[in-house]
Amino acid sequence: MSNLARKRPTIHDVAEAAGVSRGTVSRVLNGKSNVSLSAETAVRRAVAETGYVVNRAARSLVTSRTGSIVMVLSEPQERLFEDPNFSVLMRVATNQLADLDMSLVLMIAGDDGGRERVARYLRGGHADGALLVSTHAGDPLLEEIERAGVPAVACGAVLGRESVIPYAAADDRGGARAMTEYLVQQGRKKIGMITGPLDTPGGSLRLEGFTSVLGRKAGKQMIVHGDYTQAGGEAAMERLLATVPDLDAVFVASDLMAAGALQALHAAGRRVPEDVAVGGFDDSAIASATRPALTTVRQPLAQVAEETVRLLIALLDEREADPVVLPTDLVVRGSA
Amino acid sequence: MSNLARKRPTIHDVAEAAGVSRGTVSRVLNGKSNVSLSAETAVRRAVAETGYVVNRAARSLVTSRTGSIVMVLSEPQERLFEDPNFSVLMRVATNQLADLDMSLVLMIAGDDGGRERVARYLRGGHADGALLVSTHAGDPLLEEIERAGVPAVACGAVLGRESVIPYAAADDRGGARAMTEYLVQQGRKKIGMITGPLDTPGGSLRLEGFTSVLGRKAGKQMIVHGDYTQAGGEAAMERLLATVPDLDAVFVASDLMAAGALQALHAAGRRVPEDVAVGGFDDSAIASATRPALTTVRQPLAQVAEETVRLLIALLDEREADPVVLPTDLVVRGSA
DNA sequence: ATGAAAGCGCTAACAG
DNA sequence: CTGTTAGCGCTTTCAT
Repeated sequence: MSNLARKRPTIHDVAEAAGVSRGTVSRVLNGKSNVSLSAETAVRRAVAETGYVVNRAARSLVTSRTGSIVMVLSEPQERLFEDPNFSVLMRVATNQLADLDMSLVLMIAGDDGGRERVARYLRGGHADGALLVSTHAGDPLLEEIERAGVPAVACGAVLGRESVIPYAAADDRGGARAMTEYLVQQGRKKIGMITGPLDTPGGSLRLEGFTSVLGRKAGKQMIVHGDYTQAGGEAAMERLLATVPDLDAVFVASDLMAAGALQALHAAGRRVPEDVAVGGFDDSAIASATRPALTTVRQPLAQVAEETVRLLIALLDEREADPVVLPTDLVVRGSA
Repeated sequence: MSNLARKRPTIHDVAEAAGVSRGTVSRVLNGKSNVSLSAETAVRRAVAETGYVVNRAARSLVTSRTGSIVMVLSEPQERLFEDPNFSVLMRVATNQLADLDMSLVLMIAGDDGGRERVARYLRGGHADGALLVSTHAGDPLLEEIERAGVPAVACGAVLGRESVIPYAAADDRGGARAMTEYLVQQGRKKIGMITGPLDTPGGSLRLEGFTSVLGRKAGKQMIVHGDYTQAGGEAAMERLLATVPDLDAVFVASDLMAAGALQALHAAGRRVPEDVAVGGFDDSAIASATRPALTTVRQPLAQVAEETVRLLIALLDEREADPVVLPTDLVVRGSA
């Protein structure tokens, strides 16, 4: 086993083994058409024999493509954690990119330091593209990305940049509308809402869906804002109960916040769903763990993720990349 | 704004602007000692002026270091999702590595295809090191990693390779012991356990902690095995109840499984904690969302993550990298 | 269809 | 302390 110290084979070794020139090996490796069948088979055999793997650095140096794309997470840590979107996206992205021999570099831009690092990375040309996750409207990073001239797509719309940054997303507005209509159908008369931060699509679009159904019945006092955390949902519910003690339903913009709302309702002695119906959003793991289990809106996460990556790849190939919005499903459980 | 088409500056441009040679610029950039102060300041100014950022590919080509490390996730998708460990580790790792101008590449090795991709990646020399997350004993990937000769560390011990692969981990055995002792102190007499898969440290070590306290009272029929999912926890609890209907406490090796156990107990008409006390492990988000909230064991995740990365960096620098085990905390809530 | 050769931007060894 | 120079492994003209 003296192969420990053996250097990794280069394209030169392959060329020698195959009895052709380095140029020809390169052509085979890159799928160029003008290669004879005999040369191609010889090269392929030589590659297998030598165990050759291309040196990416060398390739990058001449092609000035890095073969990697950055996934930028703009989420404060706590939420990231809970976001089902994220892990699905990650899995789908690594898999799809791997098929193209590209890799996924992860960066977290939750604070200024993080943003600066991402900006430097992008300016340094270290990635061929960027995949934005849960980027808020007006995030300063957006400018940096544009300045760096790196192709970018988003998973979930970036509010205010919908026409600039292609995105794939679940139909937040439609999902919220479906949930609200369902609550109305159940005979609920006084329906409140706990929203997410309004600079995220899940914050503002779900609210839009809600108000579009209820019209002027969705008065200002019926709406409180949360921060997507469980504690935030609990606090928001308490505020809502204080202002509108007689409400009989609440639509909460995320399951995690809904879990918090459930706790607040319980503490206030309200029964769910008898006194107050609770509707969530996401259909995340926690939805089936609460008591009662949450009636919620399921997003087609895997599909959204796939579409997002597809868009980025299209962009890299300079093809069209039009936004994609995918339908949601209402999942009825015990809470409404 | 005609700077759109301007090429990125190279070390050559910087050298010219600073009035020194490329060699000197390189020396400054790499912190070599033998550079005059005047040369250094000139170079630094030139770097700032030109907006120079090093071309990693070129650097890699000559140093044969890639500046990136792979984080390998060997977890089937469902769990990944729920694993609090993971997101903390990711954040800590990206941050710490960024300080060293290194980046984190993510790969998922949940199935054969994924493993093969990781192996190829490593064999290709695309990463300077590997950070293993929740790798199971006997994972075929382990051999590949050794063959590729890539320095690797694990977050959580890799069973059977404790002496080969440095790791940082929470004290699973100690945490389990603490929880078991607590249940005993509460006067519980008939304590069951739902374990995780025994080829993971969380599976076997927590079980060891449990049996080390209970001795022969931890009979075979008191122990059932789960798979870290909520549904698995529920099923395991049902099995346990069928075999040992009179048990008055159960220690569940993860909060998610404990949430499932809670459902099974509820369905069986058992009150928690009056009839049956339930202890979890992890102190993940779900622990405070269940009803009653879970009494559980908190792991110092951030610290574990930091130590893991520190170990990897030590390994890259060819320094000592001894395993680190960090203490856990018992968190008492409503379920026990 | 293929070989030869010119770099891509950088580091490191060498000479001074 | 600093400039010069030889590649690192690959792609891509340019000839042939």
